[in-house]
Formats: sequence, structure tokens, C-alpha cells
Amino acid sequence: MKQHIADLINTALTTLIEDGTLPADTQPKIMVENTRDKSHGDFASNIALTLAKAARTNPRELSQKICAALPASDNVEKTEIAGPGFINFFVSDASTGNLIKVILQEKHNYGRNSDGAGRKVQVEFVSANPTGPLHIGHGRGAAVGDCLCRLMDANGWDVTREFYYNDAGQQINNLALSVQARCKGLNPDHESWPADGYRGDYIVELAESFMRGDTVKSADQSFTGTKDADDLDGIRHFAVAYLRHEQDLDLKAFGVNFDVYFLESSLYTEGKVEAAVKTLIDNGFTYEDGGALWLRTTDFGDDKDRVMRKTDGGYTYFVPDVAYHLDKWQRGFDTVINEQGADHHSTITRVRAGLQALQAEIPKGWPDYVLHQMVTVMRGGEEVKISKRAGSYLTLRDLIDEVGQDATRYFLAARKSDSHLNFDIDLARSESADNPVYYIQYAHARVCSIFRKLAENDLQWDETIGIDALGHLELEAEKRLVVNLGRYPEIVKRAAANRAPNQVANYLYELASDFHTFYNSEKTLVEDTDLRNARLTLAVAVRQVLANGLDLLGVSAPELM
RNA sequence: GCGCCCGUAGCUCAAUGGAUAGAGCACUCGCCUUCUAAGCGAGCGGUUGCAGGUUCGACCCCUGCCGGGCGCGCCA
Repeated sequence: MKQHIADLINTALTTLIEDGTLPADTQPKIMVENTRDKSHGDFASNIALTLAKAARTNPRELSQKICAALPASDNVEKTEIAGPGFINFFVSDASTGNLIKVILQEKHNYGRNSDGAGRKVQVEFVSANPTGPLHIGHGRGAAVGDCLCRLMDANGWDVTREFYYNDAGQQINNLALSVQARCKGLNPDHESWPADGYRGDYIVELAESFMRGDTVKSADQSFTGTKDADDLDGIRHFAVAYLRHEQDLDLKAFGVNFDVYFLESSLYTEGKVEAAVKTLIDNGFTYEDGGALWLRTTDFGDDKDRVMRKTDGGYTYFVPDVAYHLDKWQRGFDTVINEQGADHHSTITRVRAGLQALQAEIPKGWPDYVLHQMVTVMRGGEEVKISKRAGSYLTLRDLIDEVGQDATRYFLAARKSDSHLNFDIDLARSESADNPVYYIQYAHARVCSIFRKLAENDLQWDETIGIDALGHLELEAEKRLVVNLGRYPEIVKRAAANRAPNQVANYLYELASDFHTFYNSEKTLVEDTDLRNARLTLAVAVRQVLANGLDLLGVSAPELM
């Protein structure tokens, strides 16, 4: 509809250019917007405001000329000029009929588009170190990342979900030492407890499992505990497999599935780290100082140079990171989005600098990043304190067990990822209209409920009558619903373009709200056959869009609540 | 000190550079017992942190402050 109106305006502008009202070199950027206020019609364009200067006239006068030059359209009932020179468009009944028809025909495809044209996008998210269970911050990453994937898919992209495991390096050593200490019966208060050891209770369980000789399986490896507390290497492998398995379970409970689990260790075993280092050296961006090898990241906007190879010979974490992203590039992804916690913000400049220094013709701003801020958990009006050091943990699985998958996903995805998030457990658990997830899902269930009632009354929905009778929908609430249903495809585009799943959540809340208002104000199952079928048809369209949108969030659309 | 993010109603949050900045909760006042619910409706509530700038038009873009969060390792 927006495009249609833009086309009408474009035709009008062409006419005005021909008759000399507008200069021949006019390059109009036609913008058509949804109106907020119903009295401003259904759509509005600011075109006269932007072109008034070029036309050497005032916006209102120009808008009158544009309106006069607009070609007739079945979809437009009338136009009005308002305010400083906005042109307001009122859509016709024919247009709403067309929209509802499209929704009923396209069903779960309504709102999807092929803008991505099958191009490859990779989204890397969660990427938690296998040193402990997933906490709520990972949960936010999982929810936002997975919704982004669903959004990109809805926009016609070929999506790969990827999880990067830091299974090499110092943190894994710490983990192994911590487990070993537990295997030997030490606790964190003991004098020979490892300096930066992990203190959580899960380490105890892990050690017990190792000493029992359990076999643990993760996505692509399995390992059996050797029961030997001195076998540090065995403990390391076992611990990583064990915790990866735990994380797999957490993610499964959250309904998040990855296509690729990429192991940091593979970058070493396959020589990709060494190859990247060699290229960086050959390209002349490195130097030795103080026994370490440095990368001149300041050549690419960093505020100081970074150590690549430590004096102990090991590489710092960002070297395999660079090798990893080169690998992503070579795998042919047009777009790569890294979803991660904002506390890792400083890696962005480093990774991009490293990629530039490789001189592999990788674009400067590549890859994309979506960062999420911290999550505060509230229960009973008080903050639930999470201390990693003390080992007190609110894990993602705890949260899912307590409030359910749907509410957890919704709450974690419904806020702008740039902002800190307040997770109110009591609200997420409540089964009332105060809870936005419940409220949206209930709108969906309510449509289903109307149809159950319809069957009880031995009546049937006649879609053909309904569509023909859509002109009977004259109430404010009904028209609002129709207009909002029409907005959905644009929401899908915008949310993906802005990398902002929360915009889907906001939209759904508004749509649900409009539906509840409609439901509360008018009976659907009225005597009048035409009106009844028209309302049922509208309700089906609403249910469809709610279901489509909830699917983008990974939240279920129940038929009965 | 430097970098990034945030600052909108009492609280939690919305708002493609557009018209009178919107919801929910809380509060106040009404209504109601229903196609699925103790629900529905209305009202109250704002100098969009402050000060400039760009623009026909700024919560949004730019600059400088103030306040909060995160990061500033040869940890990841």
C-alpha cells in the first residue's frame, strides 16, 4: 500500500515537472508514513515539505498542486492537506479487502519477503566459554541472536547460526585445575586452591562425574572420565565435553539450535592461526618489543597497539579471533553479525583492525556487531544478586524452569539490546493481562476460543461471505486492526534492517491490544450473517499475524490458555 | 583520564528526522458480570538530563557539559 501511494505521488511529480512547477532536475525522495492519529488518514507523505524550496513556493500550495495531479486509484478514498503541508491518504474499503485476502492466502508467509535474495548471512551468538553453565546474560544473547536469525530468514536470507567455543587458552586451564582440585578433595578455601579457580558447585559435580568414570557427549565429541586426578589433560577434555553438554541442554530447553559449533582449538590444529600470523608479519604490521610480538592496530584506529604473541610464546585471544573471522570471510558470507555482550566491546576494533591488516579485501566495517547490555533480575521488588566469584549463579535453565521458555524468550528479546534490561520474574510468571507475553498469546487463544464457541452454536465461518462483507467493518477498532495488520510486512523489514527484534515484540503488543479492545467492545458472533463472517474473517487475519510474529520471537502461539 | 552504551510520566518501557512525545503498572473516578476469565472505560501525570548547533521540522543528527553502566591485561 505504501509503495502504491508512493507510485501515485511519483506520477504526480512527473506531471508537475513537465508543466514546470518543479525544476527538471528534481530528485524526490518520496516518503510515505503510517499516521499516528486517525484523523490524519491512514498514510501521510511529507513530500511537499521537502520539495517546497525547490519549487520556490510554500509547502501547502505545493501539496495542493500535487494532490490535483494525483492519478485516481481504487485503493485511495480521498486525500487531505493538513498541518504544514502533509498530504494525508484515506484508504478505501477495496484496499482493506485486498489486504485481508492477502493475509488469508499467504498464511504463514504473510510478512515474509525475498529482499535477502538467498544471500548468505552468518550470525554468531552466545559463544559462551565452556567453563560454566549459561547465565542470564547468555540468555539475552541467545534470545536476541536467535530472533535476528529468524528475522533475516523472514527477509529471504540464507542463515547460518554459529557458536564459537573458546576451548583453548588460559580459562580452560583454570577450569581443568579447578576440577582437578575438586577431584583431590580440595575446596576453594584451601591454600593450594588455584588462584583464579572456578568456585561454583557445578565444579564439584563435574569432578565427581570424572572420578566415577562417566562418559559425556556434546554436539561433536564424547569423552570418558579416566578417574585419575593427576591426569590433567584428561580432566581438561572431560570438563570441556561435560560443560558443553550442559550448555547444549540449556540451549535446547530454550529452543535455540545452532548449525555450526566452531572450535577455537581447530584454528590451531589446522594451522589457521599460524597462517594469519604469518600474513600479518609479511604485511609489515607487526614488531617485536619486550620479548612480545605486537600488531600495529593503531594504524587502523585502535588507541594502542596490541600484543599478539606473549613472552611465554602463547597467542593472545584476539589472534585466533582474527583467524576465525578470516575463515568466516572465506566461507563466503555476505553479512556476518556478531551478537555479544557489551562487556566485550573492545574486541570490535581489534578484530576489524586485524582483518584490515591481513589485506584480504575485507570491507572496513566488517563484520557487523550487535551488542547487548546487562540484565538485572528482579524478584519480589528486589534485585537478585548474581556473583560469579562466589559461585552464586542464576542460570538460564533456572530461569526457564521458573518462568517458562516463552516468557523468558519474550522478556529477553523485547527490549532494545542497547539498553540495560530489567527482568521482573514475578511479572514474567504472572498469568494476567499485566504480563505482555500472556497478553499477546491470549489474543491468539481468544480468536481460537471464538471459533470454538462458533462450533458450539452449530455455526460455520464462511470465508467468501466474510471477505465480501468486509465493508461492514466500520468501527474505529476494526479499522485500526486492519491498518495495523497492513503494517506487519514493514515491521519485518525494519526490525531486520535495524537488527532490532524488540520492534517485533512492540508491534505484537500493539496488535494484541487493538484486538482485545475490539473484542471487548463488540460481539463477534452476532446474528447478522454478513457482519459475523466479516468479523470472523478479520479475527482469522489477526490470529495469523500474531502467530507469524510470535514465531519470529520463538514464542508459541497457544490455541487454548 | 580515554572509549562505547544509556538518560523519555512516580516505576518498567515505546516512538523511520514529522503533525498534539505514546503504552502498561501505580494513583483517582466511573461501569460491569460478558464470545474465556476480577474484567472494561475515563482521568491524572512531561521543559524527552542540561546548554548550544544543523534543519521547513529534533527524543532522534552534531558539539560541549552533568549523571549512571560497561570496558580500558602479555585474561577471554
